[in-house]
Amino acid sequence: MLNQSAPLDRIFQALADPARRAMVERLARGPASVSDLAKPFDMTLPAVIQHLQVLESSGLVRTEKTGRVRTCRVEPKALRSIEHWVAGRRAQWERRFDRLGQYLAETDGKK
Amino acid sequence: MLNQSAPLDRIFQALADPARRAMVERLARGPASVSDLAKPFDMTLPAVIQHLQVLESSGLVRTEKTGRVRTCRVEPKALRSIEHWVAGRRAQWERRFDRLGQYLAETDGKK
DNA sequence: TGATTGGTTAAGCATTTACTTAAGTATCAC
DNA sequence: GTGATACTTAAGTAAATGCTTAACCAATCA
Repeated sequence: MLNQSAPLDRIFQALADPARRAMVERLARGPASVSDLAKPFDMTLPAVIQHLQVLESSGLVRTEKTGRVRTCRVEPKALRSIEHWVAGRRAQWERRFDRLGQYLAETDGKK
Repeated sequence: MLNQSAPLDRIFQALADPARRAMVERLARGPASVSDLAKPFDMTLPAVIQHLQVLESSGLVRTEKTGRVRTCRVEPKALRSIEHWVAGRRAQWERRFDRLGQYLAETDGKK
């Protein structure tokens, strides 16, 4: 299995910021232009664009420019990859409890 | 709905680092001591402890000291909270496609 | 008791992050 | 063309991150 860690780094990092999470939440409801996306924030446009670049380079958001307006939309693949990671940890954790239960049942039987 | 964002900040931030994710992966297989946890890393103990503090203050890991050894274990609640957030975004995104499909079906019917 | 083991604290440092302001560059509307 | 709109780039900065080394404490062990 290849080192899948760098992309996950970027995705988790991207979602660690509340402004960026809010942008993803907004985009999950449908595409938006940059200034559209910027409206709810008390932040200059360049700051918003920088957040957008983080989101884009993490793969969470895809953008496309037509004329002078850039349209942004979520890319669900990236979301799925972290969902997958988390589910994997939960599975490990649960498997452990199965083994533990089994072990306890066995030692109990031997008592 | 209260501002649930700060805890999520910490959890995503904690998982954004590959070393910390590796620690969570290790702990998902079962509890470990600090030096146990440190072994696979090319990093000094203080660095490991700092990562551990990030994990603990995010709620992803719980630790407990007995004698001179501190035992660390994952806290699945925190994992569940980000699973929940991601699932929520996916749901929004899917709902949008339902609406879109419905809209297209309607306008198609009117054509 | 005195060394060793397991962990902790403090301080310092190079990077990275999350902004800002100021100055662009392309459309588009007239 | 002129001006407004929609974004972009560059440069600077304060604070946060991810380390390090050095010194330290507190349980075990010989």
